[in-house]
Amino acid sequence: MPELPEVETTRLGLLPKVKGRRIDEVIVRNRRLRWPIPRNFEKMLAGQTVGDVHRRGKYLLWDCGTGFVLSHLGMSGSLRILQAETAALVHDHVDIVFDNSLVVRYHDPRRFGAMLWLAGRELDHPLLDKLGPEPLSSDFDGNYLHAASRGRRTSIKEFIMNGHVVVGVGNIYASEALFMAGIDPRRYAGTISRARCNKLAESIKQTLANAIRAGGSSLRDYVQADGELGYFQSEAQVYGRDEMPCNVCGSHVRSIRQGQRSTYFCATCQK
DNA sequence: CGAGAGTCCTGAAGGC
DNA sequence: TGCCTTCAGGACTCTC
Repeated sequence: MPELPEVETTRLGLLPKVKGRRIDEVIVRNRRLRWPIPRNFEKMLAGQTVGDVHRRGKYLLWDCGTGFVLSHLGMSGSLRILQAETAALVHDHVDIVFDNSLVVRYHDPRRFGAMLWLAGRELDHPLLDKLGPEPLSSDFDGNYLHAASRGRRTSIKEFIMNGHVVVGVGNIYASEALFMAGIDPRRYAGTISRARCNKLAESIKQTLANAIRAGGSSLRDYVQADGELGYFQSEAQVYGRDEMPCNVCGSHVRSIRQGQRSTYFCATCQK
């Protein structure tokens, strides 16, 4: 499942291939994603030249001058760079064909992802309006987390996964960051002290930055983004390790459900 | 507004 | 071997 590090790695892989390139053709094979791909999508993109590719949370925003392509990988999506003549396979829903005979191919078996056209220069789309700060920016720190969580009775784990609080913290990294910070995922967000909010904010930054670094070095100039990289799983301290010994204290890692999501934690190390 | 549940979807895994 | 059921998950959307 693509998390923020995979999305950032995808962005870094795409950028040198598409920046400054003209879009010759767009092929849509299935419009039924998270939201339907708009009817005018192909027409709006054809002939556009891609400038920068930005990331906001897990959204990628392709600057095309007169508008932006907004893409999201959902939980099973990938964007790959291929030679234009490469045959499409099942679940290859969109091709963006460039003037250098490369194609950016969007593949998404579960179709939880998105591909939209945002007309104009203003990124004032409702999907982007209410998003919280970027976790790796200076806008996100312990003071922010502390202030934002006062009075909130949701669990700290669900709280940091809420995109209106902070973007890009997915299920894996939420469990890992809480383990690193030594915080029980079931605690009410509003009861976490300022000192522990500082620790948690730093842990979130560190887990995400580590994963981006690992992804970037293992991928180089090739975009592989369907979340099957395994570079993070191999380093996971608690995620997916139900009943296995905690790497720190040896007691069994536990698995629980929070908000219809699985959470992994060590009840000895996390209080 | 906050909290919790529902929703989209396919493929993998488990039960019989 | 094969069919059926369950589950996984991002994040928007609905209900209370």
